[in-house]
Amino acid sequence: MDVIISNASGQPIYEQIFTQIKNNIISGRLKEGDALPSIRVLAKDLRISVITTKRAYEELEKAGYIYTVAAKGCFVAEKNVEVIREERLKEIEEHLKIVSGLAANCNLSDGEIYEIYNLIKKEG
Amino acid sequence: MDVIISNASGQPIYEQIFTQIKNNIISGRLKEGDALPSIRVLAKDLRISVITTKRAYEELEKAGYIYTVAAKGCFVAEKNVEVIREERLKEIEEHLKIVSGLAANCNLSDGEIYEIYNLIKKEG
DNA sequence: TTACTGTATATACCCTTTATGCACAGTATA
DNA sequence: TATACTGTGCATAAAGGGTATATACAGTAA
Repeated sequence: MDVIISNASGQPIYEQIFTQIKNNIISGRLKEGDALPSIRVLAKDLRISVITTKRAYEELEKAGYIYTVAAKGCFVAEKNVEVIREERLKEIEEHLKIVSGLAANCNLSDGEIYEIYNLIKKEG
Repeated sequence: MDVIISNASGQPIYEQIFTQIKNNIISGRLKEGDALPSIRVLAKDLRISVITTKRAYEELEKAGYIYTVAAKGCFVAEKNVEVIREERLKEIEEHLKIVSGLAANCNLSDGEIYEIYNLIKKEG
């Protein structure tokens, strides 16, 4: 479990930690129940404050990726693929809701929306 | 052309002015070539700084709703329905781009996206 | 007791957003 | 030309949010 901090990236440190650990969990390199490095050890390794690593762990806990036991440590939570998939589905729904509203405002038919979507898929 | 400022709204003053004038233009209450109140007069009416009204007008100009002639005044620009429609199309594209990315990440087929979209339209 | 866990508080810095005053320059009209 | 109106540019200030910090505290385990 290596975390690498880049000062040049412009991304906040706590966010870099968050993303990298999250990816380790999603990819399966970190499995349910695995202990994360303690916030102190990680902070020392990265030469940053304990509070910054704590913040990253807090965000991970909020997002449901890990759970924390005071005075014991932080561990990878049960977070199966389905849950992640559901989250992304929700995101998709949010965006499609907005699209639906805009389309109504523009008098765009469903067919036209599908067309635009297909164009985008081909481009990107 | 009344503009009403609410301090309680939490919305910035310049944005309130921007939105209200924009709506007047879109709805047709203000027509192409119509003169807007001068930034000074408006500022005096609303008891705010000239700079704040100027900012609102700047945003309106950026968005293409008005044009400015130094030392003469600000006027409603030619802004037909097509242009507004194009702007909304761009917004739609942005959202669909994100959806496309998320869908790929989820192994969702186009058909499934269409289904979700239809569901949303029926609900909302 | 020692050495490790996470926690809470108070603080500091920086950047962005919002809002401002004032001096300046162009235009129109009497 | 004098007057009164337009918009402009500059320098600045107050407020809020985001990021990061040190330090003292409290629980667990061997």
